[in-house]
Amino acid sequence: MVTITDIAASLGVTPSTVSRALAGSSRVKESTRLAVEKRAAEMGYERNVVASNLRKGRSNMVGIVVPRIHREFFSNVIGGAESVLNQAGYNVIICQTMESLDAEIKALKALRNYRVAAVFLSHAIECKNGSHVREVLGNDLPLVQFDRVFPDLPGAKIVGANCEGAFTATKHLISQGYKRIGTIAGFMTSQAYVERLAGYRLALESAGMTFDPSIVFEDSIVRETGYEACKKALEAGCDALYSTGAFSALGAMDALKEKGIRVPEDFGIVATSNESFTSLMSPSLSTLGQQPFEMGQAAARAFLEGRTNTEVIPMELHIRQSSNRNK
Amino acid sequence: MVTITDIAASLGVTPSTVSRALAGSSRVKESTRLAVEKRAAEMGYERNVVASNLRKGRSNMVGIVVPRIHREFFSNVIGGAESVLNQAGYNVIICQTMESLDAEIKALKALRNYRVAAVFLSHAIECKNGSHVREVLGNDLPLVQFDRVFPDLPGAKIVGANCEGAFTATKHLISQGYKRIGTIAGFMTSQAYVERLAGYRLALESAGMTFDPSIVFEDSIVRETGYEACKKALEAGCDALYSTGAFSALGAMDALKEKGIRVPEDFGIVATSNESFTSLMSPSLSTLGQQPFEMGQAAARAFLEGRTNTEVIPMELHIRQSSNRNK
DNA sequence: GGCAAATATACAAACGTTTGTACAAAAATC
DNA sequence: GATTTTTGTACAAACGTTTGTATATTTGCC
Repeated sequence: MVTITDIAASLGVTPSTVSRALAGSSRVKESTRLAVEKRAAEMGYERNVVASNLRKGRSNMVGIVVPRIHREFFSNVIGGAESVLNQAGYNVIICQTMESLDAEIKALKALRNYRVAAVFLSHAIECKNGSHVREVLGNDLPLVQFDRVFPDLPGAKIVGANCEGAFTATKHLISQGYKRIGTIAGFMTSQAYVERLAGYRLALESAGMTFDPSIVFEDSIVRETGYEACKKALEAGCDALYSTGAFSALGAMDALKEKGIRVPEDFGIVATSNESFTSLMSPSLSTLGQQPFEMGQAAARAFLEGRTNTEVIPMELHIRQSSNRNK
Repeated sequence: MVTITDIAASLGVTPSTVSRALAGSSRVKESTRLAVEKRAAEMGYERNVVASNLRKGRSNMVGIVVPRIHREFFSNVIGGAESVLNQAGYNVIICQTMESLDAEIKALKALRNYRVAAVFLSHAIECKNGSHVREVLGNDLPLVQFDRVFPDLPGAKIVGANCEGAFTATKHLISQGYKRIGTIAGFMTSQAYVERLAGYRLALESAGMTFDPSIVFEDSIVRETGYEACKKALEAGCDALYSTGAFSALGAMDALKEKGIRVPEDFGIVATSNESFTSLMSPSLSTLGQQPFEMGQAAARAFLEGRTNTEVIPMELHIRQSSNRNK
């Protein structure tokens, strides 16, 4: 492998001059810079980034820590972040925590030891607060949290517009003429689910409808619990559901199909989701989609521009068959 | 940050002794090793991997190059590889090529400059052969290709059992009593699709059925072309299809629904796919699934064990409603 | 106890870059 | 033309490790 010392020797200058020339420093003459660049190209030089990183005490890598890489949501965030970071000359190093706090700490330590330029983080479910992050990362290393964020940690945060999104989704159901709209809610230990429930409530109240806790079905995010929730909703006289999850909505559809209830004629349903299957099933499922790719891009841009504010990424309402009575 | 020099000073030994102690070298006394380890822990020492990598000329990172991170298949491969590599003390650095040859070359160069321990690669569609890889990576850097591989390149290769899988899927349709089985095939420029077609043909012929090119519908991998292919298949008197793609099978389902043809009673269908929606739709779609997570794990193990053979990962036949007449 | 062998540690160079300081040459000022 | 200023390059140290060689210490043996 050819080094700057080789180039320097071949041109009769010093390595420092070559280094500066290649870095575009104003301290080297235009003519020597061109000579260096020419020779470097001829000799097929490429900077040893490891040496460069050691000397600079910082690398051009960004660490991304997620619970599981292969979840549709996270892989899209990573994809979005990578596409922006790559343009800016950064590479991406990935760690998955498998939802374990210990693994998250281990990953953060590894990234710190790699002297990454920044860490993008969506917390493991086991994490109850961000104290471990502060401890490991210190205050110098830029941190961008996304989706699962702790407000007490410094740095940029990228979150979905949960409240606003749920509001829009519920409003949509109201506008379609549904009269008794329940919700399949998630775990109230998670900020995102709390916000969605708030948005749902706000939409009802702003339309003069009463918020009825008896048709709020909490802790339902998988197919089976969605199925159960929907059966209860039917017993309680609901004619629509806003679901905070995609799989729970799928379960709800199972229940509706079983009872022979027509969707969307007799019952409307909107799910919060990024899952691709929602658009493919029949009837296709109306969804309130987070935009993970955009969140990843936003995280990258927040880091590149040195911002530390909280950015809210709007959710997109996809009106499909399951809630569209007009068509 | 505390360095080995700090530890050495605090113990009155030299950095080299500390380094060897922490590396578990037999050249340091048991008692000093313990003392070093104790002090290192006390002082909160963590190895500067950048310096270590520079000195060793090799890092403990593995580069993974894929067309797009957020494709379900690739994100699963990455997830599988990461889970194994992480256990072995490696971290994963990811590059996406967006199917561009130039981006693939750029990514490989970046990884080489990071002095990664190995490169796992699934080629961009633009690549017609592996010559660029050889040029950039040289012969020292271990290469593991997966899914989209070039046989002319050295190193381990992890591929799906395309021929065998298609054989099994087609056999399954035959066993269900379907009499005229067509196939929605992909592009014959891709090795994987060629192999699947071969498997399909083999299954027919081994069952004494004739291979009929007029019911081989090539170049159909999206929903629209799948829809068209299915209509043609129906005109040609088919009562079943083996589809090489999931989305084309979805299109086929559209066509069948439109014509009011019952699945699986009057028509059977099996798709090759890793897409999760296949199990969620109704009727659920029988699939021949590649096992991307396992492929990622296999790639990692091939690297860790220094193997350079070609490993074939079996495909899994998921018999669901779309082809199950017995139930 | 003296010598050789084995063991444990110290020394120093190296990995390839970056960057502060020093110095030389050229240009500008009087 | 001598002095100051600017510009361009050289020198050398540093980043924190690893590792070959040399040296000091201990051990074993007669």
